[in-house]
Amino acid sequence: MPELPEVETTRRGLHPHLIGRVISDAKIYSGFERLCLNTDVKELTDRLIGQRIEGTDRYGKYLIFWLSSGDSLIVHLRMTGALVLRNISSLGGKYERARLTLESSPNCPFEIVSFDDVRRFGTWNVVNHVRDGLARDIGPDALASDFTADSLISVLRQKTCTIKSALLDQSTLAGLGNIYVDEICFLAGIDPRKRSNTISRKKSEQLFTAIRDTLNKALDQGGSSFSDYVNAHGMPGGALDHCNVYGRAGMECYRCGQTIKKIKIVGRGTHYCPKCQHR
DNA sequence: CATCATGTTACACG
DNA sequence: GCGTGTAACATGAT
Repeated sequence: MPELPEVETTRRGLHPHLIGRVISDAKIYSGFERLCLNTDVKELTDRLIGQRIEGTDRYGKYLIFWLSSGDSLIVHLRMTGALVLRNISSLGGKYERARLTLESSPNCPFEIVSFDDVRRFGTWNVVNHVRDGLARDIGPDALASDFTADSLISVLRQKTCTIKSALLDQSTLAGLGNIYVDEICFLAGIDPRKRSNTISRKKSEQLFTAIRDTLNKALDQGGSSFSDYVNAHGMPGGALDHCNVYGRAGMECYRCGQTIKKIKIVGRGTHYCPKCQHR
């Protein structure tokens, strides 16, 4: 479930505790080697151990850790992954798949970064160039300054698929997932089945504003608390308590009172208000 | 027991 | 090439 706000919330929680720390050990537990995208686990751990973490970053739903060697560790949480800070003495959770151990620091109570992942879809990758660790055709980050209303308009014009599908596609823009796409379409007043290339300039501008507003608001609330999501301190977020349509099928629209509907688009559960959102 | 679920990729088909 | 549907990945919740 982690979408851009959850990934960014994780990054912000980790950042102050990781900066300048040296990785003394890295482990991927037996049976979970698949999370490692490097050619083998030993190569990945060898490239992590002994490195200082110089910075953190995020691109779409990818977390990026800059290492003193010049390499970067790139983590994708996929459906149920979480990076959680722990004390050296605390026991790993039931779903811990990997961990980093950090050299102890007088100012920081955490020596462990656990990678917990119930469904085991998450990935780790150590690469020399960040681009090599991202999907090849990834679009601009949804909150970055190079993503503008104009760039959204031009990319939406080129697609004939539904707007729901276009916004979920990480090559259109990076960071949105199923929950926030439904919320964004509601805010912009657009039926999620509407064809991307039939959206007017004015509506696209509203869509752009809705994307920024939805993501920033979710960030203010510490990400959504759907399913297993927890931040770097193991705490859930609260953004789902404020959804207009997601998870509200059969309930009244807060704006107009109509019953929120749930349909399937490109195989994904899609929630919308038939009165507030137009084709 | 059957169905559904946040993300992503691969593949078949029209 | 494009869009869509489906399966797959692994697991828990209902």
